[in-house]
Amino acid sequence: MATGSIDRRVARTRRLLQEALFELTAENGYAAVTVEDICGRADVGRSTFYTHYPDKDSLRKAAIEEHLEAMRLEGDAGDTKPSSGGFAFSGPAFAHADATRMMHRAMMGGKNHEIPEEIRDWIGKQVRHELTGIVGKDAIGLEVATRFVTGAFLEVMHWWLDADAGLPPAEIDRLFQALAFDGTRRMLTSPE
Amino acid sequence: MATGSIDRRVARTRRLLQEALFELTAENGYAAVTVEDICGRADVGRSTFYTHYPDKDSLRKAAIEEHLEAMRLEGDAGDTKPSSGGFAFSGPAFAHADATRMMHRAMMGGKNHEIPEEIRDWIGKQVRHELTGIVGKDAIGLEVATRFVTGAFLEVMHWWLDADAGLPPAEIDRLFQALAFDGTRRMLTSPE
DNA sequence: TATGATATCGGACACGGTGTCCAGTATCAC
DNA sequence: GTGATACTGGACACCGTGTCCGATATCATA
Repeated sequence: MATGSIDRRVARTRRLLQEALFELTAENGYAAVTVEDICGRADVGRSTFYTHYPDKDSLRKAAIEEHLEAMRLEGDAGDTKPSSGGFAFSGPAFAHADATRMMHRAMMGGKNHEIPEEIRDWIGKQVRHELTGIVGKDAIGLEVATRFVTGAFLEVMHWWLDADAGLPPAEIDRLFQALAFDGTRRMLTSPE
Repeated sequence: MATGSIDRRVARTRRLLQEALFELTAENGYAAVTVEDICGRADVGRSTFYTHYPDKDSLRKAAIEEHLEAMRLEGDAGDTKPSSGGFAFSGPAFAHADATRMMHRAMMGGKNHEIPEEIRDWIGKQVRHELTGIVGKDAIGLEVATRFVTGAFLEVMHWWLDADAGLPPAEIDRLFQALAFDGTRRMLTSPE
């Protein structure tokens, strides 16, 4: 096969570098991580790093894109069921994040909320797609609603991964969807 | 007066440094700004910078805290009217941001969403305070709702400052509050 | 206006991280 | 086995940081 013809050494090195990045980001935050740190943790020569990625940002970007791709394939297998009156993206996202919690904690920016642009854009795209045609034809309204839900989701996800309050993914998703669809006012009457 | 006894030179230097930081952040993003850049733009010796602030982060932190303090004093003058069934913090925040748009664009992290911890915490505090006692006694629910609204607000504010779609502050506040209180579902029936 | 206090300047310094290059060595695919 | 390819480790120039210090400019005050 053509795509699979990746030298074992290359695959191994990239895997080690990505893992090191995730660990160090979760520990100290993305900004504090240096290429030297990454290579040290991965036990990879620094010059080797630069044969694979031009800089730290490229490593993260590549890691995230591979990961989003994997998630997309997962999503294709199971049914995304965009019906049932809820957001389709959030449930799988919470579930997937729960499965590989540490990695996601790093990808969400560690303690410092340094959420990568790729993730924000991806979530935004899902939200916009699911809101389109539902929120009326007002372009401004759609845009504001998209930003609103995207920001809310990322913040809730970040808190959920970080605080580790023992909330199962299904539960946090239920809370998120309730807030997104019915707002905070409803929590006034139905005390849950 | 004791507080006012600040050497003109000191006041001038700090003002120049803060302005330079705002400008450069708005132009290139906070991470890309160097102390050298700041001093160059402010026309201040680099060694002088370090007599005032230990590093770049301290400068931003100081600038933000002064600004939040100014906003707090403003808020004390006018009535915050926490009644009327809406969030009290968002209206003044949008209005204030509109008045000093460039500065706020920088404080919200420029293009890269590098929102300072001080601002996120401050907004979070306002939201938690206003939600307390309204969202039932469930601690988890309160926390999730707080994060939800905080993230949503920051993202909407960021978009509004950046996109410059000509939306007046009162209008963006109305949209935000509608989403926060009644959710997205309601926009289905009432097309606005 | 004179004077002492203090802020600013600018240049030097060591330090740490970046990104590039290359020759030598280890590992791969076939 | 053999040729191709990846990894290593060390050197290099570069840039930004944070510190220090003597010289100069500006301040508050008498």
